[in-house]
Amino acid sequence: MSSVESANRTEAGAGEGGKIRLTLPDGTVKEVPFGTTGRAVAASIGPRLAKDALGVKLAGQVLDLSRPLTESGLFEVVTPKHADALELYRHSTAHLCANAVKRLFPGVKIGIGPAIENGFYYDFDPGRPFTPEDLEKIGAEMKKIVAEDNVVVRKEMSKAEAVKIFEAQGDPLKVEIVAGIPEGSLSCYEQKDFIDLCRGPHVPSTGKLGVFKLTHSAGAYWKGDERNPMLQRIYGAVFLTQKELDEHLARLEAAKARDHRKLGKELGLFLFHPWAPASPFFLPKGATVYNLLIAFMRDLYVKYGYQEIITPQIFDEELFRTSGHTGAYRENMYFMTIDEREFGVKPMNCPGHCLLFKSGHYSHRDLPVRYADFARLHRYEKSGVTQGLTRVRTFSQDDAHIFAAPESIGREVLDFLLFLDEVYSTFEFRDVDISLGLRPEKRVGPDEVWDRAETVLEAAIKATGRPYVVSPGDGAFYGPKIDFRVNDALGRPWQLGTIQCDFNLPELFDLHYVAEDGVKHRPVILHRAILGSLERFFGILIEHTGGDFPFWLAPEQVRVVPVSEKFNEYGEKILRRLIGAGLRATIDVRNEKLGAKIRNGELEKVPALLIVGKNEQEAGTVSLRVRGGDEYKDKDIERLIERMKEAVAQRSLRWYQRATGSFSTL
RNA sequence: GCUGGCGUAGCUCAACAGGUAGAGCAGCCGAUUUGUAAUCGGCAGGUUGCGGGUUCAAGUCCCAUCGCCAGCUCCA
Repeated sequence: MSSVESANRTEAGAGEGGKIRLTLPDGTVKEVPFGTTGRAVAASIGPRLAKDALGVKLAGQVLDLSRPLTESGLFEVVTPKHADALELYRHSTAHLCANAVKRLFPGVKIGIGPAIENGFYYDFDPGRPFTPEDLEKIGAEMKKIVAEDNVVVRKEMSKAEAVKIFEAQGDPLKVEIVAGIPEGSLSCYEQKDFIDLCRGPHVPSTGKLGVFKLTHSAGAYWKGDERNPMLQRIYGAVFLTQKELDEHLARLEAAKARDHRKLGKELGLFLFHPWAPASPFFLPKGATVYNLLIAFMRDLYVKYGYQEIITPQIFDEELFRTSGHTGAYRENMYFMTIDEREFGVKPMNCPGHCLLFKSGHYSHRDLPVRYADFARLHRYEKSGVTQGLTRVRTFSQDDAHIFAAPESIGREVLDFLLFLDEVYSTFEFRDVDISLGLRPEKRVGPDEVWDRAETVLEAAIKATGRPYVVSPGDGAFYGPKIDFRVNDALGRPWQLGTIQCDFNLPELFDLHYVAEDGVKHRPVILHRAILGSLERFFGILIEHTGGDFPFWLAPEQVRVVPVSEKFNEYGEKILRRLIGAGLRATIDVRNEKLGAKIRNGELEKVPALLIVGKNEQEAGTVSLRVRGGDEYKDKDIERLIERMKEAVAQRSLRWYQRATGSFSTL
């Protein structure tokens, strides 16, 4: 407890034997004796409330019902409807889980079990992994403990007492945690045959719990460090009502349908082969989207003053020694020996760009120089971390390096943020988490340089007024950065955009420009990407659109569907007109019934189907079926083409009066 | 990399406790000429990821290896 905090408490608490003042949500003030329990206060307000109570919240802090109240402040009873109830349920359910595991597997040691989004996890050292059958048994035992309705008791104790308890029950992991906690602030929670070290708070009895499902178990290193032994983590989902739990499980199920790996296969966008692990092949349709993303960025490069360059793939190791990569990044690189010379495949573009910059002479008037490069990069990633398109071993980025005078970094970062905004809004990426990554342990460059870089970045991001979080240790090895993260369908965050400040590379490559004073100065490099890895961006885009790409990106934009072979010729005529207008169009001349052709077009997520039969041929029109089922009769083909071209030119997400993509924030 | 799970036809899946691999869709051929999410019939398709082993017999059991999936960790 800080000294300020304890001072406040002394003032507000009025001391032993005095009174404290509780301000209820309706504004009334209740005076109760110091040390009255939350349960007693709830009971004095109403028996129903006391019955529903899970805990109380006093002065912003959630407390057990049994805790004596020792300060004045805003007082609320935490009932199931209260915003903090879920957290309480989740954490208490974690204890419930450990209780059940201890009963069923007496030798199992317990680790930690916090509440997390949607539920909880609990780490155990079981000696062997849990099987799905184990999880079922554990779940059943948990239900039994709920039925027993055991009272949950908070026990404050000394470290010595706690160590004694956990040594006695054979829990060395708990003993280890106790050792790290300062004396005087230690508490345990006991429910009948189970006691666990915990700060609390918890629900008053196990009978309050019950809406949960153990979802899966997986290995997890003790304290998240791979040098530590691996424990078994059980994950559980916990909600207020069975309905919400069911909905959550259904949502997870639905999210699987938008998994980019599944859709990529179904829609024929990309594939993988065991001989090129974690390295995607893009099929024609996937390559179309990929190239359109690049074309999009190229357009904006003109607007934002970037120049595209093309640089080598493989360099003498000398380059990576100079850049520091052989030291800090070696384990992620591919090397080869040719002609008794060591070469490395580039994992990043920056070293090559430095060589290019160094080859010229620059005055302050030439800066900033913004070099963009879509070159393919290769990074060795450990086998367990690769995943679909979101984490691969070869990819290209909308990468660029800005060589700028130190005083113009702020301006450049702000321009970048505008650029990024324009791109993300095109895709309607709304839930973007921004984080400022500060110096990691493993890094190059002196601390004074890091100080400067971190200050400049934070100032720029503050100037935009956007919310952001600071992540110490999350910076690149060569400098601090601002990362932009977007979630995939299953809610896992992925970094897309980034801007990284680098004062080190210009030193290492001895880069300079001539300033107004006629003297050589050191430029600063800003590494930046907006889409980030195009592979990853593609994957995220698939998941956000569910495979329904916006019209301008759809690999096949229009499909002509003749009602029968009799109208193939008319269909071909329409097709030629569409292709002539620059649209990606095909025709379905298979010997199939109309219904089957429509079904196919829908399954392949073609945004526009143009049905042509007797009526259309006679009128010289087409019948438009917009993806999703809307049907519009007798469209004038020229007007339709105009509309489509406009949607492409404006890169609009909706091209025909209605949403074609369902953007989920799950 | 670590822990666990999985790997059968192009795709989705089946095959009792080991008994010698089967279906739908897709593909090919034929018939049908179709009006807004699946026309009918036929044919073809697999050294069960790869390599060992146990067994009279292995998709099934064991070992090893590759790949994929979940998580840990790491990162764009």
